[in-house]
Amino acid sequence: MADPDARLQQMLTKLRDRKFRITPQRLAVVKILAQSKEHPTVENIYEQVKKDFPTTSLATIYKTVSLLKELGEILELGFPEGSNRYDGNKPYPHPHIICIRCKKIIDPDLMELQPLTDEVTRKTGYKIIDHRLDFFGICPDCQQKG
Amino acid sequence: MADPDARLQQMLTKLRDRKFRITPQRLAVVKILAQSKEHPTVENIYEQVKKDFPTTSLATIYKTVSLLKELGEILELGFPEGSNRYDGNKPYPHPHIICIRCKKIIDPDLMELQPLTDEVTRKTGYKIIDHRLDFFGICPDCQQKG
DNA sequence: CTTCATGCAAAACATTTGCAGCTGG
DNA sequence: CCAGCTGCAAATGTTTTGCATGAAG
Repeated sequence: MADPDARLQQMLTKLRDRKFRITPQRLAVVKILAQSKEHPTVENIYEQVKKDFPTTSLATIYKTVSLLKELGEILELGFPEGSNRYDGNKPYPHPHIICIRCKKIIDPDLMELQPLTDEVTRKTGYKIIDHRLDFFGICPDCQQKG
Repeated sequence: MADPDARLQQMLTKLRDRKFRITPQRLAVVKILAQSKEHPTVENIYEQVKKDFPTTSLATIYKTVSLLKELGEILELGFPEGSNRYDGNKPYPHPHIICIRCKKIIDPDLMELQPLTDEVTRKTGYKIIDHRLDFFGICPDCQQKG
């Protein structure tokens, strides 16, 4: 799980199975999303892809990211201010810790949330299909910098 | 807690203490945020306020909402697509359940998240100061409508 | 070959900002 | 009064869309 190369292959297989073309631009975006743990923005991905394909347009990155999101191959994290961030490494719901200073996002290993999900279902009658848990705080690095 | 009139008074007191003026427009916005459980958007608030003050501008609503957010009197819920939603009724972190069909948001009563927060602090060294927990699903009403 | 993807530019939104004039305390 | 609001309009930042050209399979 979360083996970068395995993820890459999974994502490519999904694209091929659904008859989407593997273009050089798509391959570049998929690689970045499968391998990075930085939870990049679309802009971040764009800058990376441009190194190899300078004529790539931002719209193409958006389109590819949307496609992967629809295929369930990446997780989208939206925030009130600033742009969305994406995780192709672990495309299933999992908690995040976000540093409010440097905006770094990491994935902590936490106890299961299943009991809480069950509790929600029992108490509300909602059919729960997804969740999101974020902690906001200050990372050790930023604590040291005062 | 979550008594609408008490919340309204708390919010007005905070504004007065910090020497902000209570204008008719602000009062209207604060009333809506203190009393509604619908987690309204800025646009929702704007429509409501215009009923009483037709010349109100959207910018004023945005400014008032930002001010209340800075004062810690409302909770801001951002989403990848669509606009932010606000909760003035319970301005402290608490879980939400969001219907992905009708976009209704309710507040379930759940077990405490403190143990999870402690676990995060212990495992990551982050100084946690806030969190957000959302469940996404289909509400009983929408389940019935197929 | 033919269909689908790309790249460009324009559009669509949500939100913020600058500023002249108004008004709450 | 007069500092601080309001309302307008213009600016910003992100994401989406339309369409002609180009390339994957």
